[in-house]
Amino acid sequence: MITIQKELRNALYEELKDKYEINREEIQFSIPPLRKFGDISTTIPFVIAKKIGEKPFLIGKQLVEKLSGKIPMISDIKIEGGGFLNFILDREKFLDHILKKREKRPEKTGVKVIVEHTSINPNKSAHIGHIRNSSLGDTLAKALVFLGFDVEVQNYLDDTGIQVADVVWGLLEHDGKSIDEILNMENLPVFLWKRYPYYSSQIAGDEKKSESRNLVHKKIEEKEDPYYSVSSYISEVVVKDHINLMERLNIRYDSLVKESDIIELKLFDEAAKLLKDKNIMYLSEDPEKKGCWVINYKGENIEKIVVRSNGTATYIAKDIAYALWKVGLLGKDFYFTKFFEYNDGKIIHMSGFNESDLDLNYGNGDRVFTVIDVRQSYLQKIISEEVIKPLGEKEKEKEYIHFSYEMVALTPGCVEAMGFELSDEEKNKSYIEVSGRKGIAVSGEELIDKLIEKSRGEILKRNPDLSNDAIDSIARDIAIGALRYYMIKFNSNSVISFDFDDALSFEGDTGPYMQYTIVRINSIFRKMGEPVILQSSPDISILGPGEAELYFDILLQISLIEIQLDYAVEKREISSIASHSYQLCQKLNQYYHQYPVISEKNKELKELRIALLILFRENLSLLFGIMGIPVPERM
RNA sequence: GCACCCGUAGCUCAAUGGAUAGAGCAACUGACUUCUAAUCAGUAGGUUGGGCGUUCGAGUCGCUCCGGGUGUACCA
Repeated sequence: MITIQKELRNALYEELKDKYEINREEIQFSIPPLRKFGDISTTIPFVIAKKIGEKPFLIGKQLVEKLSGKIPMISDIKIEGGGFLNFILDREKFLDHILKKREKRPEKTGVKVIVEHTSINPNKSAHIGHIRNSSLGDTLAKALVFLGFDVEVQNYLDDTGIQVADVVWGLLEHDGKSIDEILNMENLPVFLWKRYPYYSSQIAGDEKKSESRNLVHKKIEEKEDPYYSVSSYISEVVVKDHINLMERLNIRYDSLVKESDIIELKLFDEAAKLLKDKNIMYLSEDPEKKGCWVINYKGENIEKIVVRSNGTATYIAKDIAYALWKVGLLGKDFYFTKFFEYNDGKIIHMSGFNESDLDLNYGNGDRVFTVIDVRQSYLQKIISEEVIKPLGEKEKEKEYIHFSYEMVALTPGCVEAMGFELSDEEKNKSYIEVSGRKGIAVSGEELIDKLIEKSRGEILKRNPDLSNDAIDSIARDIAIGALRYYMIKFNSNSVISFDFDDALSFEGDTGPYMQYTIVRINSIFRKMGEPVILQSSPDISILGPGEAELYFDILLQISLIEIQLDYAVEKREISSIASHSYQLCQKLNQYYHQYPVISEKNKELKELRIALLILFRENLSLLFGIMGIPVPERM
C-alpha cells in the first residue's frame, strides 16, 4: 500500500505536538487543484492559526523553515494562498518507496465489527432497493476487512412478520393450495413476487379476509400446522433465493438470525431485565399510556411504548433484544446450525433455539453497523441513544451505528413503462416510491437479466468470434460490475430515482468503464508477456514533463486509497470509494492514450510505464474487490 | 405540529470548511492501417432555490423563507 500521507502526517505531528494542542487527525492532506501549487498540500496552518489567533501565513512560514529538508521524499515546501502548506515530492525517492512498500497492508486491529445488511422480508424475491442495501453493506464490510477489522456479516430474517402471514394466507386460504402443491411449486419466490401484490390488495380491501389473515398469523406464531410448516418452508426457500441472488453479486453472509428465535428464546425478557434495572424502561405515568412500559426518547421527548398495557411486546422490543445481542450486552445467546454451503465450502450458519445445536461465537461486536434505510432512523436512534449508549457505558468500545441510506425510487416514466397507470399528479412527481406490496418494483433478477442481455449485445458487436461460454461469462461480469457500481455511486442520503436507461448505460461514469480500463491493461500484458516490476530506483528524468505530471498524479491518487477507505467507513459515505476509483480510471485512460507501452523503443521508459500499469492494476483490483466488481477476461 | 433528509449545468450526479464549483449523459467539433473507440481530445452549458449571518475563506456551518421527500400508532 502506498501511503505517503501517513509519513507526512507523522513528520508534521512530531514537529507540532509539543508546541500546539493538536491531534493527529486534524492534519489533513489533499491534492492541490493546480499542479503548480505542489504535489500534496495541507491546511494545518489555518487550523493552528485559528487556535492561537495568529496569522496563518506566519505559522506556515515557521513550519516551512522547521520542516525543510527533514521529511524524506519531500524536496521542497512552499507556503501559498495565505496559508496552504504545499509539498513538492522528490519523485525518485517517492517511486522507490512505492516499489518497496507496495505489498504492505494495514495491520489487524483486533476489533470485532458486525455488519448487518440485506435483511429482506422472507416472503418474495428481492427488488432493487434491497440490492442497494446489500451492495452498500457488502462494500462497507469488505472495506472494514481491508482496514484490518475482524468482520462478521449478518442477515436478519423477519420470519414472523405479517408479510409472511400474507403469503401463507394467500396460498392456503385464498388459493386453497395443498401442502404438496406448495412443496412442488417451481420457483416459489418469483411466483410470490408476482402474486403478493394481489394477495395484499385482497386483504386490504376486505375486512373478513383481513381477519382471516390475522388468524393465520396467530397460528404461525403458535406453531400450528399446516400454517407453521408452510411459513417455515416459504422462509427457507425465499432466503435461499436471496442468498443465491446475492452470491451472483459477490455478496456473502456469515450468519443468519431469525426473529422467531428471539421470540422462542425469550431474549426480550432478558433485555427487559437490563432495561428495568437501569430504569431505562419504566411504567409510564401518562394516563393515556397507563400500564405500558416505555422508553423515553429524549431527542423528541416522547415515551415510546415497548410493552403494551396488555403485557405483549411491540415490534421495537425484538429490535432492542437483537441490538443488545449484537453488541454483546445481552448475556444470552442463540444456538446455531449449518444452513447453507457455498460452492467453495464456505458455510452460513443460522440461528436456532435448541440446546443441542452448535454454540458458535457469533455476535458480541465491538462495533455494530446496521444497514437499514433512512425510514428506520427513528427506531434506530432510540436503540442507539436510549438503549445501547447508557447500557454500553462501561465498555467504552461498544458502538452501535445505524448505517442509513435513502431509498431507491422509480421515475414516473419507468413505472409507466412497466405497465402501471399513473395519475396526472403522479406523472409530475420526480419519483415514485418502490412498493413490493403494490407490485411497483423492479425485481433484482429482472434487472440483472436485462443487464446481461444488453452487455451480450455489446460484446458480440466487438468480439463476433468468441465462444458462447466466453460471452456468457463476460456478459455476467459486466452486468454485475454495472449494477454494483450503480448501487454505490450515489451519496447515501440521496434518493436514487431509478431509470432503466441510466442503469443500463455502459459509458462514462459506470462500472463497465472502469472494467474496460483494467481489461486494456491486461490486454497489453497478454500481448507482451506478463511483466516484471522494477526493483530498484529508476531514472525518472527520461519522462517528459507532461508524462511525469500525469504519471505522478496517478501514483498520488493511488496513495490516497487507504485514507479514502478510512474516510468512507468513518463518514459512512461508501460512494466516495466509487468516485475515487472512477477518477483513477479517468486518469489512467488519459495516460493510456498518450503514452504507448509495447511500441516504446526506449527500454527504461518502457519499464517505467510498465511499472505504473502494474501498480495501477494492483490497486484498482483491490478497490474492485472491495466494491465486488469482477474483472472480465476481455470486453 | 415536531424531527430528519434533499434542492448545484437541459438531465443524472460529484465536490472531506480551502485555492479558478467538477464529471457523466444529451448537443456540437475532432481522433480508429495505432497497446481494444465500452476510449480519448475539444466547444458550449452555473446568481450552487431566495435572503441574512459566522469565518482569513461558505455549495458545505448557523438563522430564516420557498419548494420537494420521509418519519412520527398500545400495526409489524
